[in-house]
Amino acid sequence: MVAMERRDPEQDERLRSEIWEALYDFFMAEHERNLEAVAELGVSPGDLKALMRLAPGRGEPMRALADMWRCDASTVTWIVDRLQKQGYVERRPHPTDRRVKVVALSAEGEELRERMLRRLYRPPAVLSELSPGELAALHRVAARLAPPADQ
Amino acid sequence: MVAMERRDPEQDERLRSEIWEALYDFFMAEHERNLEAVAELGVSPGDLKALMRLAPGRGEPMRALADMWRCDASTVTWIVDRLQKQGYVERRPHPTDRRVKVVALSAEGEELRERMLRRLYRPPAVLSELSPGELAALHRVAARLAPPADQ
DNA sequence: TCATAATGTTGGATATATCAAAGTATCTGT
DNA sequence: ACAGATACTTTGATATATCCAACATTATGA
Repeated sequence: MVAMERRDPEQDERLRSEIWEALYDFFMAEHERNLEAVAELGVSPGDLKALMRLAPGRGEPMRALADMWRCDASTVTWIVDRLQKQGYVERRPHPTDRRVKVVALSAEGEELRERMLRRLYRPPAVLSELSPGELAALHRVAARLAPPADQ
Repeated sequence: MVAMERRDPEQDERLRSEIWEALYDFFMAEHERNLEAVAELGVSPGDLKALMRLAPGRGEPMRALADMWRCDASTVTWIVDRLQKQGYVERRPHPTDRRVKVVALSAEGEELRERMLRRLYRPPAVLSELSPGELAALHRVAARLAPPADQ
């Protein structure tokens, strides 16, 4: 409809807004459905967030979790307590500093995390309806949006 | 790299998953930043959800809100009480049914809602870095993902 | 009209989430 | 060695969010 070489900044801005609104609405709706689905597995939004942010096979000191989650140390105690009672994480001693407790996913925790990820990352049906060209374009965009893999 | 006419279903599936994971991560990160931003304005996630779901200029009976939000009637009472104390919504009588209370955004509520929307829908910086071609492709995809406007 | 249903509120219970203050154990630098 | 910092926990307070049961008010249908 519009000449491709046109670069009106104001119009570009409107286009970006229109795109972002549509995508945002779509993602929020998907996310809400996902939260309901994981809730049915007895996983609270807080549990989910914590589970997602614990790298499998690698433990983190409580202190590091408080920094990562930007909350109080005692909040971490509370959250980890709950996850531990459910058997999803373990507190392990730090090899050199006996003050530190290293929190790591248990086998059950890793399994649950996997299941959650499969649910969250399940591509919505509409994605299957896109043409190969659209899919390729979206792929390039997604690659651009993805945060630069930290080192 | 790969011939365009190739349609390996398994490979398509992997491509869709890859795209969705990247997009999902990106949106969740954005959303979290947004929640922090609105929290600084004294708006809880629940307030935000309620505010976003109240169409400006149109009131809804409490009962309708309970159905829309899929929660107990007394939960709606609680949420609306809080929003009303903050001055963002009003309870109005129903024109014909005196049992019903119609909840509508106040002027302040509409204003707050507008501010929230501007924040949520603010396109992220990366979007400005996309090429016109990428932006156009994303636009088509966004139009496809957008839920069919009801009726 | 009169039993029944629906709307919304109140009160009580519980879960989730957060912080601040105070305490215990351990570490570190001088 | 010891004073001060750091890591974590406990306790107590508060906010958010939800449900259920009981209730008052109002509508509806037989």
